[in-house]
This record gives sequence, C-alpha cells and structure tokens, in this order.
Amino acid sequence: MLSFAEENYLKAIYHLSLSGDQSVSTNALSEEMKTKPASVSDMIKKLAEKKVISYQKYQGVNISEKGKKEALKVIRKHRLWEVFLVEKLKFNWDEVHEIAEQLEHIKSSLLTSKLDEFLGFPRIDPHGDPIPDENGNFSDAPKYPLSEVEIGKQVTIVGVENSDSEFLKHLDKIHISLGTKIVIKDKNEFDGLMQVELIGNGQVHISGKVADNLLVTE
Amino acid sequence: MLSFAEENYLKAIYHLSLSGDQSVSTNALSEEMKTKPASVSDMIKKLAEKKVISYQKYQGVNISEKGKKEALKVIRKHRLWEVFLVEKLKFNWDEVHEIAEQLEHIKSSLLTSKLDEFLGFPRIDPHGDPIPDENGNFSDAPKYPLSEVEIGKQVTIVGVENSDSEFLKHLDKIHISLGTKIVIKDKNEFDGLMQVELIGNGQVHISGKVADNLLVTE
DNA sequence: GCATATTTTTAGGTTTAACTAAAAATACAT
DNA sequence: ATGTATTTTTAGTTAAACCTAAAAATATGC
Repeated sequence: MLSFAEENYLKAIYHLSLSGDQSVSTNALSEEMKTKPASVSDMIKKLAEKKVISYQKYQGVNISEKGKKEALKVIRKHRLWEVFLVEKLKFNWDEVHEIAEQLEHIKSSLLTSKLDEFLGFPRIDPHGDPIPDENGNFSDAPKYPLSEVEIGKQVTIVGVENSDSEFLKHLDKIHISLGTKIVIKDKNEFDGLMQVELIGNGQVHISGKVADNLLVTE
Repeated sequence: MLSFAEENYLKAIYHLSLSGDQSVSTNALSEEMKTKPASVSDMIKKLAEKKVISYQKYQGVNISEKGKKEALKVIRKHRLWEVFLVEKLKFNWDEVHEIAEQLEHIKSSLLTSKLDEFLGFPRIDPHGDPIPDENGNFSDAPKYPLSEVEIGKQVTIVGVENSDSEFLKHLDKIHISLGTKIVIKDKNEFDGLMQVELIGNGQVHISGKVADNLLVTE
C-alpha cells in the first residue's frame, strides 16, 4: 500500500517517463514535485524497496510494471473524478484539477468502478486525456501540438498539454474548447503567433506559447 | 487549517461531548480514537493551541465554538458523501461509512456546496442522521432507542445509533430500514428481547442489543 | 484520612516526509 | 585530460502522529 506522497511521486515519475525518453533524473523529479533533490533521493529509496521503480545511484529511476499499474490506478481515479466534477457538479474545466488531486487518493476499488459506471464509462476527461480502464489500458488517439500544424490545414482541438487554471480560462475567453474545429489562417515563423478561424465563430490570435499547449488531431 | 488527524480527533470530541454531559476525558478519547492515552495528551495540546478546544491538565477537554464549527463542517461533508454513495452510486447503507471517512477530509467549500445542490439539499443521511447546513445548523427530530418503547405502541424507525456494517447487514436481513413502521407486540423484561410487527410484512424478533441501537419516533 | 488504584501526563523513541549543508559522483569544456 | 560545474547522495535536523515506560495527579475504598 502506497502513501499519498508515494502515489504523487509515482505519478510524477510516470508522466516524466512518457515525455522524456529513458530514466527520470532526481532533479527533474524534484522540480516536478516542488521538493528538494535531497528529498527525492530519500523517496526513491522507499519506492525502490516497494518495487514500483528500479534505480541505480546517480543514474535516475525507471518505473516498473508494478509501478506503472499503481500510477495508472491513481490517474484513472483523478480523471474519473474530473469528469464527475464537470459533468455532474457543473464545475468549469479550469477548477477541477486541484480537487481531483485530493480525490485521486481515496482508496476503494469498488468506489472507482461504481463511479465509472455512474459516469457512463467515459473514455476521456475534461482536458481530453484518456481514462485508463481497471486494468490500466487506454487508447490514446494521436495528438499534435497546434504549433506544429501548417497554414491552411483544418484540425480539431482534442486536448491540452497542461491544466493550469490561468491557461484554461484564457482558452474559455477566446472560445476554444475540446471539439472546436479550426483552420490555420496565418502563422508567424518568428514567434509562432497564429491566426486561426473558429469554424462559424470568427477568428482569433493564438500565441506560440498557447499553441504549444493545445493538442489537435486532423 | 486542520490536518486529517486533527479533524478526526475534533469529530470524536464533538460526538463525545454530545453523549456525555460535561468535558471529555483523555481515556474516553483514546478509546474512541483507538490510540493510547499518551497520544491523546499530545494531540489535545495541539488542538488547544489552535483554539478549537479548551482544557485544564487532568480535567478533560471542552470543545470551543470554533471547534464545534470545524467539527460540523467535517460531519456535513461525511453525511453528504454518504448520501451521494447510496443515492447516486447505489452503495448499500452498510458500505459507505469507511469511504465517507476518507471523503470527509477533502478540502473545498465549493465542492461541498455543489455536492449539496447536486443531491437536492438532503436533510438526513442514509442512517437517519441530520446533515448540518453551511453554517453548522441542523434540525434533529427527537429520537428514542427502540428498547425504551412500551408494548402496544406503534413507532417508525428513523435512525441507527451506530453504523457498523455487521449491524446494518443484520437490519437488512430482518427487513428493517429507515421509515419502517413497527408495532411492539412483546418485550422481555429480563433481556430486552422484543417481538415486533413490521406493518404489512410479518413479525420479527429484535434482541435487546439491537433495540438499544435502533432509534424511533412516534 | 491514608493507602491503593486509576487516570493522565511527561519523557523519550519511531516513522514519514520534508529540509539544509556538505560530500561525492558525474558531466562538460577547453 | 584535467579542472570546473552540475547533479546526486549522505548526514543530520524538524514536525506530525503515533508508541512505551515511568512519573505525577486524581479518585476510591475501607
């Protein structure tokens, strides 16, 4: 059984394993967890004892199969609770992350499966991220950052790279949400600023920074 | 801001203040919390520093107005989540206590008020206990233990004195739930064993122990 | 009212998860 | 390839929440 802190570290290791290529460094983890590298060194010893990661001193950590399963359990709960908060309690998508950070640690597999059923077995959360099933399996449609799309193409917004409230509120302001279809009208090579048409809803400017964090599909 | 452990102690102090008359003893608290008296002595110092209780060495603790408010916030969340689990997720009433013990510590007053609204502002939980409003106010209809009711009287089951799974499962087995109307047919003075008629649903025997934990109203 | 029993507190120890400061290992740069 | 910079680990500290053992205060019985 993992503590809240252990679950949070494991989640961070899982996410960093996906983006980065091989093993996760102590520094990267300490930045992600907002703790000091020394604290990370302590924690990875405990996680290695529990067989959810493997590591060699000074060489970073690798998540184990067991660890991946545990991380996906927490991620599944996080995303299901986010769906609950938005769909049932009518929270806005920018308000749910912090609350789900707490709810994801509630321990009861019966609760998780009943919640899943109550929500109608959703496959994505309010930010477009896939929800793993009880075995940790999920299908993730390929997504690209909007910033990589060429002028003239039409794409659909299917996800966001981060769930910071400020970022999501900005998207609300420019009328972008999951499912929005857009056409790239112009793109500045220097700073990445884009002009896009929201189909049937006018045109907006999207900065390079925002475009990096918006995920699309064709 | 209170920790989970502090919230749990405060809840226990609140409950013991209601049943017992004056101040709550260290031993009573240690029994309720399943910790050692020495741990209780430690904790009450912290709670007194946070002004949620007052105490004099060797004289037990008294909950403060501030403490009562905090305790009622936790109790409100506990009971709202129990309603959610039973009404929405279709848990049986004997399965929800432990999960609600976890959910009651989730910190977000917006979550609590939205949950309250989603549930239709329920006034009692699945065990018949009243749900405090956002200000800690609640109305509690007078309830008596079934064991005190005389032969020949008709009463309605409106609550249970404890929420242990074993006890609640037993009630399911003998077809007793909140709202059940019964008539006392016989009552043994020696051991309290009762024979009662479930109106329109036959007769059952109820032991003195069970009758002590069943709350009724006329 | 005094001895004994019970209750409560204190003193000191453990574990978890953080920290700082310093040492050790690794990486980089010329 | 050797010295410097960066990264990581170790050592020692802190705070929370528990523990045991022993001391102190209170309660009880005759």
